[in-house]
Amino acid sequence: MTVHSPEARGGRASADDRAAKRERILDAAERVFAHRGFFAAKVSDIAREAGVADGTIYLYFKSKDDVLISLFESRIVRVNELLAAAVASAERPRDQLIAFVRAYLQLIADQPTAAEVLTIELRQSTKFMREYSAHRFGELLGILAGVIAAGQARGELTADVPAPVAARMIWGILDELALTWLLGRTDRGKRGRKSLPNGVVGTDDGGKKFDIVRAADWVGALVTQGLERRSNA
Amino acid sequence: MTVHSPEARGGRASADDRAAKRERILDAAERVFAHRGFFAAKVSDIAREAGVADGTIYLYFKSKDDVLISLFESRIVRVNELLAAAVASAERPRDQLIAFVRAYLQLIADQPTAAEVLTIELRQSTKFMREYSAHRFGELLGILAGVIAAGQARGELTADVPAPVAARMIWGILDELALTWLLGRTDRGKRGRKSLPNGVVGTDDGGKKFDIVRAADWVGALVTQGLERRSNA
Amino acid sequence: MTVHSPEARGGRASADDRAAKRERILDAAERVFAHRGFFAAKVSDIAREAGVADGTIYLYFKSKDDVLISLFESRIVRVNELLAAAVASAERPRDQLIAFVRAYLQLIADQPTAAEVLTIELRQSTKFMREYSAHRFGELLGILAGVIAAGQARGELTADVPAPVAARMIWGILDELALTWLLGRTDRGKRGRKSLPNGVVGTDDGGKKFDIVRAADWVGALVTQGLERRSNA
Amino acid sequence: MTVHSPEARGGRASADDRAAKRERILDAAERVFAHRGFFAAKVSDIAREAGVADGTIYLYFKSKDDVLISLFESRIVRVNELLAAAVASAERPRDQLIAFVRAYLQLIADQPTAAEVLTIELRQSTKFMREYSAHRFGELLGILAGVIAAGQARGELTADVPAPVAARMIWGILDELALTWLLGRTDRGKRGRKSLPNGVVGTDDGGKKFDIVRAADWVGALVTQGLERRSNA
DNA sequence: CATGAATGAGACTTCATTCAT
DNA sequence: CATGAATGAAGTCTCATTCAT
Repeated sequence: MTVHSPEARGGRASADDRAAKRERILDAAERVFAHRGFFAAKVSDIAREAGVADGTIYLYFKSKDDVLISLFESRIVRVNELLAAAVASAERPRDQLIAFVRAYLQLIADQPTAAEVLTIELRQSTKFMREYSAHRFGELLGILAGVIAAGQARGELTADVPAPVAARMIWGILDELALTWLLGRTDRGKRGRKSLPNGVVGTDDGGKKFDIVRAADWVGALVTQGLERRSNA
Repeated sequence: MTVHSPEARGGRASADDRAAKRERILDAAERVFAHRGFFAAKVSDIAREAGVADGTIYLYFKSKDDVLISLFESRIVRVNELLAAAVASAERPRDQLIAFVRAYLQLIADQPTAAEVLTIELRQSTKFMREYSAHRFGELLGILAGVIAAGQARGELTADVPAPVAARMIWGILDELALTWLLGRTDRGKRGRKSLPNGVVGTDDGGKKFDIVRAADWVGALVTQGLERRSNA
Repeated sequence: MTVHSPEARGGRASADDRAAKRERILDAAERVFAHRGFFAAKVSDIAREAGVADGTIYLYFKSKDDVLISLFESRIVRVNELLAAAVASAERPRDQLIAFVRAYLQLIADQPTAAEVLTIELRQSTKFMREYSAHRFGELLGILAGVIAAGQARGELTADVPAPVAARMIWGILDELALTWLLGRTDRGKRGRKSLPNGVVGTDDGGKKFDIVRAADWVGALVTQGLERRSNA
Repeated sequence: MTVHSPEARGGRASADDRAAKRERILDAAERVFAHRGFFAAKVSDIAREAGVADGTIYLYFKSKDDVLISLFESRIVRVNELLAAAVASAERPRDQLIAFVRAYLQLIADQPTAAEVLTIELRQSTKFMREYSAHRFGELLGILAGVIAAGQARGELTADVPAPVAARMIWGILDELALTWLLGRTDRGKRGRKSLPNGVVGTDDGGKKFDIVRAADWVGALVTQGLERRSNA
């Protein structure tokens, strides 16, 4: 029962201890959300997974919703950093675009649990969550739009499509592929669904088992060629 | 109290009456889901909106989830028909692709309430819903993949990208634009959210107020050019 | 389990049935509050005592607080009617005063359970409750003040004390006697208190076992003589 | 962080230090109870107000209830002393009675915060509290009863009413006036009540804004005249 | 002695679903 | 078929109290 963890140094837990435990709860929440889905996940599930008491969750987060949002913020920051780094690794907008796409899909493949929460579960917390995430996906979209705008300025990419909209389109592609791929994985946990209204088994069309990393090339080709400036245009 | 529905005519309600009442409930559900969100929508809300008793819902649907799914099926059929017709209206795959895109985005603009349910609310019903919808969006994706495959067979479109994946990508673009546009509309009903953990107001990046119909041209250009077969490739 | 009560006539319970069940819940609440105290009383206790499901309580009352308040209103109405009738039964203010006192203390003796809730438990629901009850005891105090004012107008009672304040004083006497007497009764239910901080057993001073009905004479004497107008004053 | 309490002087805290800290906690509790109400007051509120850690409270008191009871005992002692002194300041029972009344109401006016806790909040701690307080108000009632008994023995006051009961009645008057006056004050802290079931605003009848000190004369008159022995009786 | 992070029991309330009429 | 009152399981959050340092 009793765990002599670092923070048990008495009534004077350091800021580090506090941050560490907060992170432990977020990690636990990530696993639980990915495994059971946001709505099926009970606060006590998260607490058990994190090895703390139910009430402890509320010492670090205001509510169950706050856990979700904090998890999102924590993860999106990493994603943004990764993508910014990918973009910075290339010079020409065209290459940056490809680097962006590649980095994102690679991330999905590398961290499917985190990706699942980001791509699927987070969006279930009512529309508000969507609005909130719209806000926070903004940085990611901003990076993308910046690359495109630069390409347009250089005359490499067509200026027919507004950069923010083009960024949205690319993001839509990546998000959909991520979603499809994640849903197609077979090792996802059972949700303990009570009953499926019909005999639905969630079969998917042909795209189910594709290689998400290889798909980066397809996306890169579609996007760069699709946005390429036609000299004769 | 007052009864003015068909079944009050005395004898057995006809199959038509039954179908009509079912449709009435679905219409009510569409409005309630769009207005309050799926999780905030109570069965009794739908019943009131439809002008029937709570229990009556269960004479036509197995559960609240079933209402959502049935609503989805009802609407997606129309969408599929519309898109199939659009595709049929053109000859060449390239034009069919453009017709598809145009038809879908026009639909969003024309029927935002239905679109909102289809694009936003439906996806909140746990991951299961996503899996189910993945299944049912299949027909739509199949139409799209068919067009692309035909284009590839004709040598007009590149065969580098598998048709089903290309279809997914296009769908991702359309879905994201629809989502962005729908969330950017200001006349969506209040959800009576209790409290936003932070001061989040759901601000959005630049793409908020674009013209969804005009965006069809952008999508068409990106997609047709992006998938175009390069003779020198 | 299943009880074929009157209201089981289908989906069309009459207003009478509804009122009857509401009253049944209030009666149950009265017993539970008197027996366990307001804060120790659980909603499920009331439900069990009333023979309904927990959720049923919420079909008739907004909250546990609302049950308490509704109970108060229900009971105070009866009290006010009784006291108004008592006052109406006499002609002269002095006799009305005596009738009032007598009626109230007799009521305490006759309905100790209801009195206990009114005198003791109701006042535990936060200060708000006190403010609320201050409002509703108003009618009772108004009756009393009216009698006194009439006596002052006739020159029978001293005008030195404002009638409303005199009413308050008399009410204080009655309330204190009621409280003392009720607390002195030995057949009150156990509260299942976890632990008494000290070995306190609630011993009381001499007044414990007095006859509350007989006390009416004492109060009547004190009050009438105390408020009597001294001709030589 | 900063430590400036006596016990930080190094060596063992003296008994005085201990008593002083205990008193500091009681003072804090008095303010918190008066400001937020007993049930809304959290142990951590009291700790913060007192400038100690939550756990420290439990080094001085057995429980939250014990804090309340100790606060009561601490304050009632002062009240009893004051009243005893008032009584001692007069010779004749009649004058002692008046002195008692005057002293008590003056106390209410002088120390409304303490009075509020004594008159209002203390009584919210379940019926047990009432039983306990009944016990401890005993001394106060004993003083009063003693005065009355002396008056009866001298033949100045009527012997028709048992002295303990007469004491109760007088106490009821004083308590009710104190309560009314305290509730009528407008500067009492907000309780952050969630919602009032109805639009209740705690309006009060006419007696709200009376002068509590001046009321002493009214009480004195009512009581002395009311208990006066009628020679012709 | 003091600290304050952690604990965990417990209660209110909601709402999808049922079923007697 | 329709009704809608009743059901009751289930989950979030609070907060008094503890105890390792």
